[in-house]
Amino acid sequence: MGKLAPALRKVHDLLLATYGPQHWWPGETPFEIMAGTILTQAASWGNAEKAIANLKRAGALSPQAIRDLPMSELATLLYPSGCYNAKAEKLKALAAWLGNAGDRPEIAFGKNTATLRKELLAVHGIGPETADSILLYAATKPVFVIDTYTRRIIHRLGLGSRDEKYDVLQQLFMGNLPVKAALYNEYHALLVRLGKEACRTTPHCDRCTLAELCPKKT
DNA sequence: ACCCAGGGTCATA
DNA sequence: TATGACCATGGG
Repeated sequence: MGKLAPALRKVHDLLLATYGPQHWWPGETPFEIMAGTILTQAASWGNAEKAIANLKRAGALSPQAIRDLPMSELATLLYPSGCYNAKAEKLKALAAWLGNAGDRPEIAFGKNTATLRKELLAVHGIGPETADSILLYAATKPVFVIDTYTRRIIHRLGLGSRDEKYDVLQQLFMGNLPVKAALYNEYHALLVRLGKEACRTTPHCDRCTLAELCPKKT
C-alpha cells in the first residue's frame, strides 16, 4: 500500500457519502455491458443507450446476431451513438473475438487477467479504458479504469500531472487501494459522477464536492 | 456557434 | 514517441 492510500480512501469515502452507490455498469448481460463500453466511446451515455435499445429491439444484442447483420444495417441501428460506421466495425471485431470462446463471455473471462487484457487490447476498437471497463464491469476483475474525468480530478487534487500516462495513473489507484473489484467499480463510477457535477467547469474546486480536499488557490 | 460526451485508430514527423 | 485529423450525433 503506497503513501497516498489515506488520501485516495478519503476521496472515495467522501464521494460515497455525498452521492451514494452508483450501481454501475447499467446492462443486463456481460455482452450488453461490453457493447456499451464501445457505444459510449466519445458519446453521452444517453445516446449509447438509444443504440443499445435499437439493438435489443432488432434482436441483435448478441455476438452471433452482430456477425450476421450486414454492416449497413448494423450501422443504422447504432446511428444515435454517433461514429456509427466506426462503431459498427468495432462491434463486429468484438463479436468475432467472442466467437473464439463460443460466444460465451464467461469462458473468455476464465483466462487470467493479464492475458485477457492483452487479448482485449488486440481487438479493433478496444483501447486501455474500454479494455479495463470490460474487465471490471463485465468480468468483475479488480482493474481500475482511468478516464478523462479521473485524470482531471487527480490533477486538481495535486496527486499527478495532467498528462500522466494511463498505466501510471492506474498504478496510483491499484498500488494504494485494496485490490477489490467492488471497490474499483464504485470508485470509478463516483469519479465520473463527480466529473459531471462541477470539476469540469470550475478552474478551482470552490464549488466541487472535493473542495475541502483540493489545494487552495493562491 | 462553439464545446463536450463514461475513446480509439490511423497517418504523419 | 507524440501530436492531429477523423469518426458523427445530441445537449448545453
